[in-house]
Amino acid sequence: MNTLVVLIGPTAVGKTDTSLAIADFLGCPIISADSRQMYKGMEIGTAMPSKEELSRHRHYFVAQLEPGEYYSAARYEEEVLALLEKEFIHHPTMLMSGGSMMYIDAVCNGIDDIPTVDNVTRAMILEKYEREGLEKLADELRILDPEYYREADIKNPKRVMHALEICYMTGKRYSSFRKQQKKERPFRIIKIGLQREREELYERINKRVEMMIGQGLVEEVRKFAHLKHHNSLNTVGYKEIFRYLDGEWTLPFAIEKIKQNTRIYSRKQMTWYRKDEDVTWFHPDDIGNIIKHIESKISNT
RNA sequence: GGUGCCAUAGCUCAGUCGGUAGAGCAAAGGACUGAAAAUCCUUGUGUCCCCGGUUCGAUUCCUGGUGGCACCA
Repeated sequence: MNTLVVLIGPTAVGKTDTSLAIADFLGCPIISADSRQMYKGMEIGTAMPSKEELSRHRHYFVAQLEPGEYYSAARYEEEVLALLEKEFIHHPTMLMSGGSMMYIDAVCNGIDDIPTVDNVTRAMILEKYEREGLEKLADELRILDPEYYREADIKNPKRVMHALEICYMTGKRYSSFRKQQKKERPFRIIKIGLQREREELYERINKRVEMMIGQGLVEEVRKFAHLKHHNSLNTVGYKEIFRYLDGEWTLPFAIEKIKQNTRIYSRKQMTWYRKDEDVTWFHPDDIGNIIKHIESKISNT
């Protein structure tokens, strides 16, 4: 049976090193699951693997998209599944590594078939939101899709807007698309989680941010100034430097905010992973046992 | 040395006309189905600086002390 090894863990925990070691052992390419490393030109701020690291094994989904290009978890699911089908012919065990929880979830459990919202509808609902406010939109959602309204996060503009977008665009209730059923995959999934003591992780985060600044993060961000309203640039490390470049924050303050927001991000990742009972947890230094664990799972067909 | 002001949550500060206290930030927990490094929700017990006094009762008023700030010498 083919196997997908999924390596997860909070930002800065040490996924890149571990993924290379596992790929060395398996002799397979690496599928990156990082929604920001997919974009070109964001090497420093996203802590993308170095050229040397990238050349050790083939990496998919790294530096592929033009800055600001649209992408989604659903598209990721589709593309990864197609890729796996091809790769499994030569590599019966593949490796996926990354920190974008939703992308990983889409590949492991699937995502419902909901139409992609066109630009016209998106702009229309956004304009409506800005003009009428969230409460009006929520009221409207209650009428158009009472079922979803009941369970929806009504205070979250993105959720309310998206549900309305689908209602408007398709003429059907948003909830009619939401099956929320786990999809079966034709391959085995082994989830490996990397974990460190919180203090240790925070220290690594702080150090890594200082390193990014030393590597020229400010210059990297400056190149994207004209794209800063795109979601892909609404990213920790970039949004704070934009405020520095706009004269709103001093550089030292922006750097502190990057550290802080990265810490918050790492906690959100851990919150997401905590409820996933399929994950086996290791310290990144424990690479020997990680390999052993994978080995025993693979041989145990 | 003298005078004045201040001392309350990790930080910045409110407040209690005497009945043991609350905001912002920080921090922590949670949600998550086509923008997810996004977006959203929840959570505030702390010797109210210390000793004593007045009082049924003091974080609040009073004496003294300690620390900080300002001004005067």
